[in-house]
Amino acid sequence: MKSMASTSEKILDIAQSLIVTGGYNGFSYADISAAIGIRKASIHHHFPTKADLVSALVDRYRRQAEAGLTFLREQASSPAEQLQSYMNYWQTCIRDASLPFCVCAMLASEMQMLPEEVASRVRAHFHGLAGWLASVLQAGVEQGLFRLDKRPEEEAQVLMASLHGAMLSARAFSDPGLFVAIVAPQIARLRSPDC
Amino acid sequence: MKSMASTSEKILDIAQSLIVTGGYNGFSYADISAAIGIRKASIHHHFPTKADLVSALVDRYRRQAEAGLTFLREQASSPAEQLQSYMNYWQTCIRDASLPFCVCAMLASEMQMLPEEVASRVRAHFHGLAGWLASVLQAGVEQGLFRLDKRPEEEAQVLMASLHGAMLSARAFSDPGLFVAIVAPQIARLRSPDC
DNA sequence: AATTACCTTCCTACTAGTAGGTAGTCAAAA
DNA sequence: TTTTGACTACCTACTAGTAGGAAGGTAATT
Repeated sequence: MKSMASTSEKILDIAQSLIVTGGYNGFSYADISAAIGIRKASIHHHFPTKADLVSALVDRYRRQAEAGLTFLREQASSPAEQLQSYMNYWQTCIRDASLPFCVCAMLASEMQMLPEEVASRVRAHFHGLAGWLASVLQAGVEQGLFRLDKRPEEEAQVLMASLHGAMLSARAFSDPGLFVAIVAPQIARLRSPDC
Repeated sequence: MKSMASTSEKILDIAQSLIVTGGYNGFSYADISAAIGIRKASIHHHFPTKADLVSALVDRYRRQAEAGLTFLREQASSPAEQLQSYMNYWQTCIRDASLPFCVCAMLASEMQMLPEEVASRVRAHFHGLAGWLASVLQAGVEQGLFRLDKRPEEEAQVLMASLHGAMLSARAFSDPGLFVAIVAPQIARLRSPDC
């Protein structure tokens, strides 16, 4: 009985996949309406305005991301494997096209014209991800596994930018393999030479 | 008399800045119309369809980019300085907000829903930029200035992804300085240790 | 047990405004 | 005189959003 998703969840599912392919202005209530067989007005019942809908969408995405990252921290044995697993997660999403781009990266590219309530949530996701990466790098340094040229926070920014840039290139060239080809060397170069 | 830009150039100027902030679906003929004081129908005279307009826009952008990159190759003395100058160019664009994002990077994020005539041009820009970067890296290796872990083409992809990711982060955090903070270390690490 | 009231979800039908695009006109320039 | 570049006026389709109501479930009141 777990597969029975509520209507509002279905709305968010569709909206998310539409945003990932076309951004904030790339979808409409009518698109969602057609996709799940419900009238436009019914979607407005669940999410009065588009800003409400996308805000709820980003909130859910952030909760899922945070849960996933926490799981990785607890599950994967070493910081190096945590980064590897995170990369593998995205590799799978891109390969099977289930989520071929980060929702917040997509929205960030349109940052200047997003409703403020959405923009602030997108910023929060960037902060959260950068923080997680920095803490993983920090742990790796403490365990003598990583050798960083800069402070963990700065290296985390470099790594996050590589991740997003790699998603963009994979999309531009329609080549899912390009994502790993770009990200893997960036993770590899962090490894301390003596291990 | 050189400052007297033609109407079609003015249309492309406005459209470019609108695309850079909001993407393909983030602007309309009415927006351009209002910005340059001309009727919508007059814009259709110059560019019959939106796909025509954006195609012409990307063509012009690609010509300018190619000219700029060729100039850098001829002007800057060493491959290292060529990369540095390219980064500085974008730093200036981002700082003064004249072009705070690459037109083609913006469009690439919406790749899947672009008209094919636009999509192919965006892909061509990615190929061209990756090729230029690869040739600069290749030259650097031949002159003993760079020490690469991988083939120049692969390193070029890594570098290009960092550039685009850095633009995105700078935008997400509204922090122009973040662009250089991310890209500079990526260029620095290419340098051969013995020089 | 039946009534009352409320809540949720979805519906039809509508609005004002915007989207990209077209037809036909007209003045000035080539 | 033909071409260019602008115009007015219009079209159809779609945009986000609203009004009001029907159907069903829940829960307390009578």
